[in-house]
Amino acid sequence: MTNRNNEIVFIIDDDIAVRRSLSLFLTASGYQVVPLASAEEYLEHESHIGAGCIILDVNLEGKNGLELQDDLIAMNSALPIIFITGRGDIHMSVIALKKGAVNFLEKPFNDDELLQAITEGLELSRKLTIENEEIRNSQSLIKTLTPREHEVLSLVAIGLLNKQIGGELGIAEHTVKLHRHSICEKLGVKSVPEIIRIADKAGVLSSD
Amino acid sequence: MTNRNNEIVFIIDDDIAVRRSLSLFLTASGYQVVPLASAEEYLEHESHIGAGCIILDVNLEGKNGLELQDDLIAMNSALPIIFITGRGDIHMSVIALKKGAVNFLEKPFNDDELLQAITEGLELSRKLTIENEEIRNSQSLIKTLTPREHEVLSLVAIGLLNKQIGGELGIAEHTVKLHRHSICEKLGVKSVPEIIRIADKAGVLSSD
DNA sequence: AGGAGTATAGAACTAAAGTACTATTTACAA
DNA sequence: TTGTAAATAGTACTTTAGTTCTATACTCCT
Repeated sequence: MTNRNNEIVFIIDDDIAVRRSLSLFLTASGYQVVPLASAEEYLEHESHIGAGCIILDVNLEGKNGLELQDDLIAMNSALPIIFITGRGDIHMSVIALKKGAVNFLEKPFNDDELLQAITEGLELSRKLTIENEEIRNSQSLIKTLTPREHEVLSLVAIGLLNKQIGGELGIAEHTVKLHRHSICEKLGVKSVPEIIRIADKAGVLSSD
Repeated sequence: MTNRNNEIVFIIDDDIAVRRSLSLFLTASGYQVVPLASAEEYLEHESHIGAGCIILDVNLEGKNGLELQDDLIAMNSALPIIFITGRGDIHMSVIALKKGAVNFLEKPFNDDELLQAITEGLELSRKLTIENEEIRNSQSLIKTLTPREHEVLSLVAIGLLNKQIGGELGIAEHTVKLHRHSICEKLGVKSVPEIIRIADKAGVLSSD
């Protein structure tokens, strides 16, 4: 129910009869639907901003559904996939699910099963969208820091005192304070806990 | 390869022939194996400390594999499940995978498939074991705090100054300092970032 | 009744963090 | 060449955090 306006349910199936019936049914159920005939068509489609999900036929001509799934994963897509298939097997469903698909439905499937899967997919999508945005926001803030500020931030984040940071970097404690001041200004925060959370969200301490 | 010593592969199947052949094969492959004939036997088994995984037949007499999976989830088990089955279907595999199963193999399955699944299951188990332990450690530290200290911690964690915390709780700034001192002692830390990480790991700010 | 633990607080102090001002050096771009 | 951004640093100051000492009040348990 949260902001259904921007949410789109893509239907990717090369069978026009399936596209038509699903579009009708889902539109009637209150969803905004975009029917497409192939993986290629989806990839050419302007990328969707916001939450949504994809109802994806496994056995597509051209690039098949599982291949499209790989592409979407590589693109860090936030659109969960609900697979539908006429001739699938357990092995296929396991692969799809392990890669994060929300469901794997055999045709003909029950209306309720589909609606349930869509609900789940959209909920997941909202969560992913929000999380991704938070991470991106933190990362873009961190990117505004100079290399030196970034170094200072890393040492602040592990709990060193200004004096220790200065020793570590071979600069005066006073200079560390100046860097910290810039960091707080650029990140738009005033307290250490806020710094820590932005740094952790952006992955400042993890390898990077 | 990391600490294979404590790692156990449980085999739960009511067919003694399957238990025997899998035990032989996996023992020969270097794994420590515990074969069991039913879900009930597993639940009676003393709970395993450390990493491991479970090879679980879906169609068990008594409590079946999927039901055992539900039990293990409810118990917050760190042992990933590899399902094996003679007569399974896609719907079943989807349910199992959505609940976190590592794989869903149809008999007869390939040796390599099984070994691959076990490797994956054990890796996941190691990760879960470590994560769970870290969370439990943080939570047990937090539990040693008095209610008042817990309140102060919450406000420290969101970045309030001692003066503001005092105002919020209706106590003197000095008293806040005393509580902070106790908090740092009990948590065994000396810096705010360390406090934050323990609090966040234990979920101090999230609903709790 | 006495002791332990918790919560409170004042006074006085040290240490750390943050701010304000000035100032130099380097590097890179207009 | 001039200007800007980055990095550096000193001095001086305020604010915040942390420590030490003493002290009161309440609760719970022995």
